[in-house]
Amino acid sequence: MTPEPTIRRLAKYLELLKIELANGTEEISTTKIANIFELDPTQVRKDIEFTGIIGKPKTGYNVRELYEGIINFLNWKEPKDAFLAGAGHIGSALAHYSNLSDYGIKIIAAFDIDRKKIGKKINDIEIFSIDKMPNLIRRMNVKIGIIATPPDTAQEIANMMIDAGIEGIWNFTPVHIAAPENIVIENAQLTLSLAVLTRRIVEKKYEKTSLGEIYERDINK
Amino acid sequence: MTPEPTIRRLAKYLELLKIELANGTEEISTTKIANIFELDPTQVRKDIEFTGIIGKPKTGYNVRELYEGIINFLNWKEPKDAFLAGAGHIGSALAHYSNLSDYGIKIIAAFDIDRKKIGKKINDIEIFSIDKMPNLIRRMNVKIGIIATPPDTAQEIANMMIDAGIEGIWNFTPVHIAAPENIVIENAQLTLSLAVLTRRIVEKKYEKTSLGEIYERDINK
DNA sequence: TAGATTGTTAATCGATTAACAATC
DNA sequence: TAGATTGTTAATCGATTAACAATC
Repeated sequence: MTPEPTIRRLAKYLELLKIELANGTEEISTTKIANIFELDPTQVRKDIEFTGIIGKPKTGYNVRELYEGIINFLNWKEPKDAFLAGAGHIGSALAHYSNLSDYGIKIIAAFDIDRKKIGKKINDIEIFSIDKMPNLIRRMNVKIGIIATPPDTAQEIANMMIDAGIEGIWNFTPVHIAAPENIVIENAQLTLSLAVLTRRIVEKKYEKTSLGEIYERDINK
Repeated sequence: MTPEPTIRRLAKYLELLKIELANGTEEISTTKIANIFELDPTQVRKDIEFTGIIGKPKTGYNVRELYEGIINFLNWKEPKDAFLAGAGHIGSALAHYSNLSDYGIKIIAAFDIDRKKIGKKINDIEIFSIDKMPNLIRRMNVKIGIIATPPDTAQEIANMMIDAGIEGIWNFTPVHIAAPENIVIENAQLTLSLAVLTRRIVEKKYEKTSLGEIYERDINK
């Protein structure tokens, strides 16, 4: 299994490769990639090794080849159909991102319990009653589910999805989703990201404070 | 510096503690927390150790004490003012989440270049011209910036924020933000999360396939 | 008391980084 | 050729997990 940090970094490299591809750059070295993302070149090489793409000493990697190698590795070549449960604020923001199809998925329908929303469309994606989801998952052979519902219904929705044959769930709710181990649960929990941000900010301050204190102590001698 | 996985897990525990607090539970053990999140109890104890909260052998931790300990640790007690750059789909979804103040930040103003948006409000948050952002950051002593603009302007916006005195940036664009090391950059890049989801799904399939092949080989003997 | 749980040290595991020969 | 870069093995680092005495 590829380390998660490697998968994330590869997706980052892809953004750069898109730009380089548009610029017509033909070759790129791990030294260059590493400089841009403030990483170790060896790490970039290790990451690329997972994709199976090989480079040429002295010149580096062919930009197009590497780009396609990562796209294939992430399985982003053919976007997979996905169902969105919950057409609230985050749900509709996701529905508006038509370019998710450049990132491996395509939302083809949304589901909600709110009668006022059912029947409406967001960015051409129709909103159905949540009751219809399980049958539609089966009939349309959908393998990816997105949960952007209120937290208290999240586990129930996940169970419905799993029973109907979903293989992977992208979870935007702050709750832990329990699932059998053959199901992939990927959490996009913004509050966890906020936790890292706010904690790191205080840590930076402590750092400064401690240095300050040492300095103070020194000048008081 | 606290390991990032620890910070994220602590934020997860908090969700459980909220529920337990509402239920009136007084004590909670690491065994219970670990079971719910499918973790090792020792890991949970190690995580809690960072907050400085201590438990009692046999009974565990006081729920309220642990809850408040984590809130303090994450610096979520007093939500910090934040500015939002970019009032597009994700930007407005964020602006609608009034409960971000339970997660350490409070969006007090939004900024955009689109003249049609300027002057309007999202969930009572006024949208100003982006030109006004630097001065307002200084005057209002804002320390947290959120970037939800198109990718090509992200670095520029980040520079404006940093020059004006922002300490931490929550980045929703898919680009890498370069910043001095005293600035905290936290990426909430949804596409990276998608990369993990889609890759893990193919890996699960490989797993099955390999097992299948071994099985096939065995029965063919 | 017996048993569950904490707090903490030691062992293990996995990811990152260093070193360096091979190559163009 | 000299120098930059790859590919790969070894060393290091940091996080997780195991072990276990102390405690209520």
